[in-house]
Amino acid sequence: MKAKSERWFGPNEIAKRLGLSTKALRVYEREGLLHPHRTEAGWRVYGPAHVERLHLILVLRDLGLSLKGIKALIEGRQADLQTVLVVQQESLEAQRKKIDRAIDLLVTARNRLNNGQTLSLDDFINLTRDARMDQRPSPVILKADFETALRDQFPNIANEALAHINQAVADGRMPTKNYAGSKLDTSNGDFTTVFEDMIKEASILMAEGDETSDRAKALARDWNAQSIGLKPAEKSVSEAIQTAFWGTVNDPKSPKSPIFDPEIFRFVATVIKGMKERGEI
DNA sequence: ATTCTCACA
DNA sequence: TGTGAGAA
Repeated sequence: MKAKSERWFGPNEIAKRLGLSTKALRVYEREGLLHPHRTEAGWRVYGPAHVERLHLILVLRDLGLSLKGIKALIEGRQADLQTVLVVQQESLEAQRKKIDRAIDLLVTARNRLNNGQTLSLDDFINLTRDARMDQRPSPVILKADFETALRDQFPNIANEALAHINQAVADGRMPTKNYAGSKLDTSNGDFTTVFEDMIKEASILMAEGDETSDRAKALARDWNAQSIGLKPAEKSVSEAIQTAFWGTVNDPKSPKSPIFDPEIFRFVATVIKGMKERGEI
């Protein structure tokens, strides 16, 4: 016995009523979220149960769930639901970080303008750079940029320079520790993280201002070992590597590059100089 | 006015 | 995660 409200709709009508496209309807069906009835001719028909299901799908979709996640929910697969929710939460938190950073940027920019200060393109670049300071660039990308810079600026000796670097890495002549004490794996060529960590450590120590602390000395030793270990025989090759690498690391136009204060060079040089004078290195 | 598939964002 | 085209 069917209720009198038992109404059936074609794809177009149901789509209109729910503010969907028939295309979307079929995507949901393809993904296993919905199984409309078929007429003998093979045309889809949607009944009350389907409308209800559609409402559920829409709500869940507005919550930001993926179709997969919705499916897991509908099928009551709790284990999958867990991971779905975790993934969704992580995604939302990542979005929030991005937005927070953007807002900070805008607030400081507007403050400057309100104080009658101008805001040049350079200022803006500096702002975004500061906002990105704590972002971790991918060593792989950084390495790719470095190689590109090397080939661009020193096409005739790029291959030789890269061979030197690879050899140094293969020989274990690169620093293999970061300053949180954990091991870094440079065997795959991702030695750039070591430099990033050294730069970061240097900036911390520079702020502390103690050029004779144990931490400063440890850093100086690794910094020194790095330059010695990497140093090719040829001066021109050595200079090419230096120029290309630091140019890459310090390129303000590249959003993925960490920026460091050139003062860091001076600080580390001072530490090394002091250690040499005291015969500690 | 519906079906399906394919390429594309 | 959808969309638009084109054929049936």
